Amino acid sequence: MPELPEVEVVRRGLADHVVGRTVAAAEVTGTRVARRHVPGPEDLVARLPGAVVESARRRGKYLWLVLRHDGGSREALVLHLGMSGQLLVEAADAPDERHLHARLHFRDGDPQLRFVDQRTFGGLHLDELTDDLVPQTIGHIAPDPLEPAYDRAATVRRIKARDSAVKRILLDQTVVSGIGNIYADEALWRARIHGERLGSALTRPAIGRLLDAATEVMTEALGQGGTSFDALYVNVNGASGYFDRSLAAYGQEGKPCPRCGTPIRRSTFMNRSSFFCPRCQPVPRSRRPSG
DNA sequence: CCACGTTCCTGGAAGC
DNA sequence: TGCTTCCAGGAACGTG
Repeated sequence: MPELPEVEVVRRGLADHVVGRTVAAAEVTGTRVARRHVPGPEDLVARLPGAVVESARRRGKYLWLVLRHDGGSREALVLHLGMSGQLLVEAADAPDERHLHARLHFRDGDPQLRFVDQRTFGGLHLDELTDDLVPQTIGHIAPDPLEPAYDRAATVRRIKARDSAVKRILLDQTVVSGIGNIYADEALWRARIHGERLGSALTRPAIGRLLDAATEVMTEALGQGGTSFDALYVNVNGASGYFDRSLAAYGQEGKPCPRCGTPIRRSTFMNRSSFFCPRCQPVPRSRRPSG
């Protein structure tokens, strides 16, 4: 599932293959992929031709292309991969994918850019840019740990202030962005913290170590090209990541904890799977069944 | 503002 | 074999 490292790999692919090119035409099939584009898919398609792609940017799991129009105005084409979205850079004569939802043609010809998404949680929309070149509609998304705007101390304070399970807070993109279920579990394992402990019950240094663990695991994954499980995530050139070989906890139910050998356990939390080492990451007393 | 459950979606896997 | 059910989860949204 695309989390920060996977989305960054895609961003780099866009920077290499799309930035500097001029859109010739756009296609959007179906309405769902552009559901966040309020004026509708026809408007989206009509506004793209002639736009020059100036840069490919990212905050957390959100991607956007900065577009410059004739006359110098700028706007953002915001892209979100959801669970299963892929951006593919391909020749025009490559056969259409089964779940192809949108396509950009460029004035210089091949390759074209395709948005393919099986589970349709992803989408794209046009948006105004604020002064710092961040789209307006993602103003509520917090900086991610790999960007200069990330404020570690402020993030520690926000987590400490919340009476909520710390895994839920890690997954809250308005607190810190880019972390999904996989890297949340990996960060919690590295920091030896159970995800159901309350943010307010952790010490500030422990919260800091947890954030640093998240930063570290995502940086390592990025170095290896991202994580992939079922081939739904493919980078902009179609090559899968392989960080899944390095996961210590996520998806490792029954396998020995790499640190202490205790079998990794799986539990359901927030209607999601959580994987943890019961010895390194003891379940908080308040969450244990009484008696 | 905060906490947190529900909802959207598809198709492979698991269960019967 | 074939049908049904489960499961994966990002993030907007509604409720209290």
